[in-house]
Amino acid sequence: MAKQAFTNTREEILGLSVSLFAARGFDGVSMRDIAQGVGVAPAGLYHYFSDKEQLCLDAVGYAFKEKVEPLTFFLNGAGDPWGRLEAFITQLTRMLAKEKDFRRLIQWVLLDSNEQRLQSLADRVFRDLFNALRNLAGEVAPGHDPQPLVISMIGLVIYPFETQAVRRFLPGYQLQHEDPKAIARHVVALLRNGLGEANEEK
Amino acid sequence: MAKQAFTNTREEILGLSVSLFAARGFDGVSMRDIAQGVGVAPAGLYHYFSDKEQLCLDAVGYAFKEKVEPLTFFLNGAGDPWGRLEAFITQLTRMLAKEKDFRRLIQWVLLDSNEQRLQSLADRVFRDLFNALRNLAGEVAPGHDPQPLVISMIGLVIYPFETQAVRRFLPGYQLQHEDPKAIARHVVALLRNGLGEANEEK
DNA sequence: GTCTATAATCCGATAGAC
DNA sequence: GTCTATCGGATTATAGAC
Repeated sequence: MAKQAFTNTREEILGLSVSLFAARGFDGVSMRDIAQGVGVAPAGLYHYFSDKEQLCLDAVGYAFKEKVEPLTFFLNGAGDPWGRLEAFITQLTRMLAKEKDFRRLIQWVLLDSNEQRLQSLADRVFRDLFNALRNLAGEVAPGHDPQPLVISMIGLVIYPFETQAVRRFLPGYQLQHEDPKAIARHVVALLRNGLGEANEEK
Repeated sequence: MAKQAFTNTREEILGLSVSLFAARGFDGVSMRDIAQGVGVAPAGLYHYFSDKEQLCLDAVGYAFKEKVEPLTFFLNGAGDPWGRLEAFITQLTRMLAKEKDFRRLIQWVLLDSNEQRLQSLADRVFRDLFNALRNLAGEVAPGHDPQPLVISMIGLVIYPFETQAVRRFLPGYQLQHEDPKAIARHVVALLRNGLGEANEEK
């Protein structure tokens, strides 16, 4: 979102591509759009990237490395498992609230990819974070199957952001529903106790 | 997915449009694709729909009315709230597992719509179901803010389906993770008790 | 590295016959 | 209602000069 100072043309192209692909998807962005945004001729892009597909993949990898890698720190600690999980969820909601482009880019790429691209993303982009979270899930809830649990955790965190744009138009909406800290608190409380006791009311 | 017998050309166009837009999104499908699929000339589509945008909106409304309206029955009953919620979640997972096109179409339209289209969808397509679920959430958990709770419920149910294609390539994957009954059981158990006790192991 | 120019294709939509 | 024919424009990507 914010304007950045890029060290070179290639990274400037990648940074703008992240914003544009996040906003309008692969087919919604033309090489002309990207070229105009960085102030080069369309043909200039092909000096750095073999084609549009490669530019898109590189943009996703660039964004993921920049935004997600710092979060693995919170997962791999050694302290109390619930404390690490809570810290991770708090940091993840904070990042997703701040990096709207990143969240939309991942959403786009998960929806608009064939099997081959999904396999490549799973192996080269998602795997490490997923494994770290799966190990932590195993510590927090030893009796549960870890894969569905990880999906539930990520879904609980991401879905409020995915639905943000349409929730505004649905009944009962309040501005505080966008607050990342409130979202994190809600998710952690739900994971800890379910709805049994209304223990997060205030 | 399955071949259907349509009563007229208009519904045949809508049915095929649902499949195509679900598979490749708005920009990924051309009017030529749709026309060829139903066996008419491209110009013929404009007899039934003013433009591509209207065809897409009508296809979403058509799919939602067909697939979701039957589910409101389970929400509006009068019996035990938890029982109604469990029945609704079970039916919703069953529908989402069966109607893959429908799930992808909603995902596409939520991601690839401007504010105006989202407002129109919220008012004319999502509102009734959302309200019914919100009322039930209020009964089940009187102490909680109902909007975030509804989002958590839907997210818990939908996210396993949204991530189905990529989960196959991630560690710990098992075929039973696709079983709608298992997903429903997992979600209900999580909502009831959180992860406190490993009470869904078997 | 970056440009101009352009090839080759595809797109949404319309006009008008039948 | 459905067709043929086509307009005007956008698209990815390449060729070749500088």
